[in-house]
Amino acid sequence: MDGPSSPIAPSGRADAGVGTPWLDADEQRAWRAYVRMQGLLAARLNRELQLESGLSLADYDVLVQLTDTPEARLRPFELQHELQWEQSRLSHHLARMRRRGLVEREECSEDGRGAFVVLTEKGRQAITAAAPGHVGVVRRFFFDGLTREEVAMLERLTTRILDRLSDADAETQGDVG
Amino acid sequence: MDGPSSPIAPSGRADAGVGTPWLDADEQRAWRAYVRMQGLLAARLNRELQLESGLSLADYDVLVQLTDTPEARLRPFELQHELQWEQSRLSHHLARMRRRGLVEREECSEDGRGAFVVLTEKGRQAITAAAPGHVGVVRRFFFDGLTREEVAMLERLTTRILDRLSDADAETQGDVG
DNA sequence: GCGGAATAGATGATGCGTCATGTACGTTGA
DNA sequence: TCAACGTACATGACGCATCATCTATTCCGC
Repeated sequence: MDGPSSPIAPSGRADAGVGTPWLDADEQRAWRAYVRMQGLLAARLNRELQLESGLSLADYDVLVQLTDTPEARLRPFELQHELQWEQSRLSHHLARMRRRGLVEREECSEDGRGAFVVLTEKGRQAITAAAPGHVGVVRRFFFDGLTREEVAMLERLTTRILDRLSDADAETQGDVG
Repeated sequence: MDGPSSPIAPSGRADAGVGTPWLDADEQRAWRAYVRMQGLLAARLNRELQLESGLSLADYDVLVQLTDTPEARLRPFELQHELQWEQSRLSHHLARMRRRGLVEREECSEDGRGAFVVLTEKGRQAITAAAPGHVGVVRRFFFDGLTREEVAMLERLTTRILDRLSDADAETQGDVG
């Protein structure tokens, strides 16, 4: 739970000649601010959530996905797709959550390899108890500081970056040029 | 290296009555996009940096701070202030970097408790080799997707959130409020 | 049907981040 | 001058994330 790098280039490099892709002064400042913001924000959200409910952000995300599903159960690979997590991260995390009684494992008759992750009553109570506080923290630290135009722009902007990241993944996978 | 939570509220809660601080639909979308973006971006930056140079983002940040200083050495608490890291995280991380030969420890004559963290030649070579590629990745995935206005707005916006986070810290510390 | 590939998921090793706690040194004030 | 307090830093335990690797099953072409 930390974040991308801060000052980006060593020894005050900024706006160097063509060929080297350094950032200019505006970009440097923006990058530093972004990086620091996301690091502190994530740390704060994690800490508050942990203190108030004993859940980590990762737990929270998994539980939300499960409650958003009719039967409160999902195949791990579906969960993986929703959360965009690495497979082994999910596997390890589900194992830990199972140990804590937040979810259960259920065999899958249709596919002998697979399984279902099922929300337990304890899991449901945990997410129900945690959600209002967590949303409140997000609102207090994030949205209360932004105008509606900024929120809209933020969505456009982050979505665009997201597309670039996905495109790069697709290229690496599918061997397109 | 992951990120804040994704869908924020369980079971499609959005725009509920007053009292409960749920997010409305716009905020939900913006939050989801932001969270996913920062998670994937951080993962990507970390992975590329690791592959190309064997450094983590955390290593990179420490090394940049050191190279930005005249004597390439800093007191841990200075580093801590620059990076905004928890003290024990820094301590652990410096220990690991020392084991790998990226930094050295030097006793501090002025303050018997303290020490200096000194950049080694190996550390300098590592950061020098890593920087262009890393900056390139940041540019490719992030800044190339943004207009200058967006960069400017992003800086304003993140700086504002940052202030809110700092204010909250100050309140918790100094018992104001 | 069978052999090879793809898919679903688990696991061990290792580095990282946080919390709680410990230790040593400095500072301050009665 | 010395006790109380604050500061600088280290450490152990533990949960988390990633990488490499492993197993079991299904799919697909022949």
